[in-house]
Amino acid sequence: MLSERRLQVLRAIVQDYVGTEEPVGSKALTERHNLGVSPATVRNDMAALEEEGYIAQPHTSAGRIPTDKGYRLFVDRLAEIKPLTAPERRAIQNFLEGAVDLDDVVARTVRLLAQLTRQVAVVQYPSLTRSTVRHVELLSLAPARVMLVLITDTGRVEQRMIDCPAPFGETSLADLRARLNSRVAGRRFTDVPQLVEDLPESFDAEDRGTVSAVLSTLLETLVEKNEERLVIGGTANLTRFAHDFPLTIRPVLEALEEQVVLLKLLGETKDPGMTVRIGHENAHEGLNSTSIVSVGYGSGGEAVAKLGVVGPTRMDYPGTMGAVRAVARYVGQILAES
Amino acid sequence: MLSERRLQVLRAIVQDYVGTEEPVGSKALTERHNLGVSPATVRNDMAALEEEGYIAQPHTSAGRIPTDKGYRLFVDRLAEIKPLTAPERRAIQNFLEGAVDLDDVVARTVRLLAQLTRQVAVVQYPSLTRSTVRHVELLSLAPARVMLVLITDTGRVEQRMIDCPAPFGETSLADLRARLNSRVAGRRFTDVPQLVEDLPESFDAEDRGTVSAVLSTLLETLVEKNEERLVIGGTANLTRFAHDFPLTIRPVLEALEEQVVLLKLLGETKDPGMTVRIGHENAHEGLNSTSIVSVGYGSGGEAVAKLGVVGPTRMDYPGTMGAVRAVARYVGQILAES
DNA sequence: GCTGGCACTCGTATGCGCCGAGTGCCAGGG
DNA sequence: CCCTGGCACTCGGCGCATACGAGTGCCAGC
Repeated sequence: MLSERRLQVLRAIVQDYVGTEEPVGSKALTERHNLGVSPATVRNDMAALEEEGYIAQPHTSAGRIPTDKGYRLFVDRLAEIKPLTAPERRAIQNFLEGAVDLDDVVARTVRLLAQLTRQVAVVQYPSLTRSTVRHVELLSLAPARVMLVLITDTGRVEQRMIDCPAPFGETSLADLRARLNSRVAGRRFTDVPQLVEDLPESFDAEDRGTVSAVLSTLLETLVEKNEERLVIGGTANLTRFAHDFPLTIRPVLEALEEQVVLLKLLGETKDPGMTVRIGHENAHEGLNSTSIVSVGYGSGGEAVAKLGVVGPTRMDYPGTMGAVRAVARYVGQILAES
Repeated sequence: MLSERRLQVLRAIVQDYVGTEEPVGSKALTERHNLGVSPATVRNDMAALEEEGYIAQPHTSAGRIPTDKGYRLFVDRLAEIKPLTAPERRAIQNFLEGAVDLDDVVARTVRLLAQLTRQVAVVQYPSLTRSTVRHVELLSLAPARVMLVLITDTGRVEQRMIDCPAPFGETSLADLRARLNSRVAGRRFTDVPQLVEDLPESFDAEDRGTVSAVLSTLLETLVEKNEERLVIGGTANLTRFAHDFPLTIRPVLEALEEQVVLLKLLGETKDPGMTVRIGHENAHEGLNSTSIVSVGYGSGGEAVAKLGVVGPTRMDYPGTMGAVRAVARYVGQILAES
């Protein structure tokens, strides 16, 4: 167990290192924070902290930098999420309120997050599974061609083309549309499969094939497009860490393009609360020197997707967490209103 | 006027420099290309080329590198677009054929282009103005709330929410839907405004407000969403030019995020054929050390949008142009089929 | 348990000299 | 007239050796 002062030393090290991006020594520490003890004492504490694996020296005769474990302790026990200032809050609200549709909300959110945190922002589109159906529309584009349009309560729209096994009349289509909507409108996506299970049986034999085709496409859409889209912004901020270039930046850019990777990471925690993954806690290798701060957001009380930022492990955790949390709240409000 | 051999020297310089990324000297040139003359002669030619502004030396006693003007001449008169190999073509086709919808086509195209050229790929979504309307759908979500869904011949879908000034009945909605579609289905977007101009007049006074609201939203969508979306991929390839880091990469990333900038650049030339913008020919400052190779693509014979790559001015122009052209063709085919 | 002092480490910055690729110029030859 | 080989010159990059200084660990004393 670490003494209170040692924790304070760790906190000071993290804060200074994040600020200066340079290994911090005992003398500088005592000067910048009034710990009430001499450098020599701090040195002893540092030796202990290093022993425990919370900090490390890049090389002998250099200052210390926090390890992933050190950041972890800092985030868990030493840091308080920094609330945004009132002007910042107002700015967020104003900026988001100008959005005209879901795409716009997401696009604005990404820009906002990237600017606020000066890091790479990631916003997941409201996921389908956790949303509800607002409406299902069927359009006949050709005798044996139907377009399926799915509209969710978050305003998201998905469409698919369906080639019918047999020509399908307008009246049958209207019939199917009506019955489909009466069953699934307002229901959760996860419930849809069992709600439509027996639908084909109530149709004439000749139409049954098409009805099945439509239904299976609908179910496919629910599964495939599930949590699929992700928008990323602020990649230019990666260049702020010009030191370790380009060894660091390259794998990060690659990981960001592999949206699957990010989606998996975001989806890992079901907890809609704030999650911080530090360095090697990220399964993906390219992100081993980055931290990801994410949080769920949603239109109601419930989280429908996540958003967050990706930055170097040496990030300003309190500030970043504050910004992420605030943005998530406001986005939730905006979605609830629309 | 430059002699034939001097042009060959320029071509050789461009080729070598692109390959080695290092200034090329007279001796190396004569060794790698059999120009049939001695280094001394080449030196004279180089002096002349430098005089004319086609090449430059980074510093005295170094080899020459092409200037923007040199690349321009190379692209215009010295380079032949390199066709892809048969296996490459097959790979493209296979890869694109797996796409399930428009989003997927675009996403795959970006990845493909980025991989083929090992540069940053940019694909513009099929633009609205040049496409035709496949269908307009109106959904009543609440008594005074209508959703407008617009489907284009390229499979693109746009939706908008409309708050009606007065409640709007299902029958009126069906009526409007039918009349709207009979007028605009299959027509070009640019023609839509005049086609619907007199539509409100044929409705009852009580509905006229809503009809106008719907129409103005439709027209808004045509204008606002016009050529708006852009997908970018392969940014990790920027790190291949690790030399001039990060001074070069940062403004480029910033420019790429400012989609408006790119859209403007892509839209500059109305010519649907291949366009190459080299270095300072790009109006945007951040892209002054990059070249953009773009070409129009479309479902029919007509171009509906552009795609291309952004790379360093020292890029393999013949190969890049070949890849861009080939991808555009195959995407066009895929779009025509769907 | 804290403190001041002290010797030691080691990475970085600085200065210097060498090397070699590349150049420009010139006189001679086809 | 153009090409060629020769030659002196330039200048950036690289290796090396040195100096500097921040930071450490340890120890004796309070």
